[in-house]
Amino acid sequence: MKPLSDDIEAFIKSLLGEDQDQVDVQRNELAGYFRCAPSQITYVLSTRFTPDRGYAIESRRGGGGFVRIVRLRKAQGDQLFYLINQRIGASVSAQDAFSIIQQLAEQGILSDRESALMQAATSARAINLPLAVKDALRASVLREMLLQVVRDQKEA
Amino acid sequence: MKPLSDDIEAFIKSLLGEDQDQVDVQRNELAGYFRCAPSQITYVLSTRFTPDRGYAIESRRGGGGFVRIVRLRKAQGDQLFYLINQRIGASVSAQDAFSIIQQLAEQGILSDRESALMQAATSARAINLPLAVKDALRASVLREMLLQVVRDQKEA
DNA sequence: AACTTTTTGACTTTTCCTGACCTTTGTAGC
DNA sequence: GCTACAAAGGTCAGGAAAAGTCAAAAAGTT
Repeated sequence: MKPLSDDIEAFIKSLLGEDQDQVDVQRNELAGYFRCAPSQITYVLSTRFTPDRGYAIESRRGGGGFVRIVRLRKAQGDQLFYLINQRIGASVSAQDAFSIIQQLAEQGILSDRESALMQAATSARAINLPLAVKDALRASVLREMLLQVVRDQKEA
Repeated sequence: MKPLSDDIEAFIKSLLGEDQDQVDVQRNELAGYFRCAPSQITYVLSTRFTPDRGYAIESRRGGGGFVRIVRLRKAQGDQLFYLINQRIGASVSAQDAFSIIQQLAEQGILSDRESALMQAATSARAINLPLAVKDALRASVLREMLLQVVRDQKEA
């Protein structure tokens, strides 16, 4: 017996057709449709729609809330994908972040202003935390920004 | 289902055209138009037309009363200075960061891409830390990025 | 048996919306 | 000038509508 999560995954993917790179769903509605706990939808999203599988998730709570699943176009973001999923692992030093950003700027993927902003956000000054966690947090911040770059490229 | 508040927000913004930096509305009339409780208008004003987002509200009660929505256009240097030194203190919530960044984008100080990057860097997803420290770290990250914007403006 | 993946449910947080009650202002009648 | 009433807007607590978190139980796999 195949797990329900596979069905849910397939269903969501079917909502993302050819042209559609983005879809909004309601967690409770989806859970109702599949007769499962709402948190299982969260589980599916967090295990199957991850950046390394080429997806990003955004959401809003409260009345009129939603979960948005965005398919990232791999073709345009090949290098970015590598950076997001391999190069930036669980942890990145300030120096590594610096060179990653610089490289993207040199390639024209980031403007000068954009790269300067990202340097600022990932600098040692900005992320002043205990050694044990700061490189992990930098990884998280940098990854989210790079995911944003990928999303933006998809639009253009 | 999109929340009504979004419609009301959009409607009010449409009243503020290009040249128009100020508009008066009547709370009850607006509530009648949108078929909602008058207090919802207050809700929209107090969540979407805040100083953080670059707006100010004045009002008068009684006969002939009104609510005036004013779009603030502060001198750019002063504005950033205020944000860095006063507004962003030791701690900033994700929502407040969002508002502040959005305001700067609306004023043309940040491009859409730049503001999206900053949103990503200060989002709850990027800064996933214990409650006790996450708003403090967000303040630090946001401040460093704004300082970078100032540096950039000095150059130009 | 040990391990991994799935599934659930209780609890939390965020956002939206309303209704009951309060305060301020204008005005009509004395 | 008062007083009373009407016509605004303000406040606040609370309910409803969403999504998030986390640990533990259940189900598969090796």
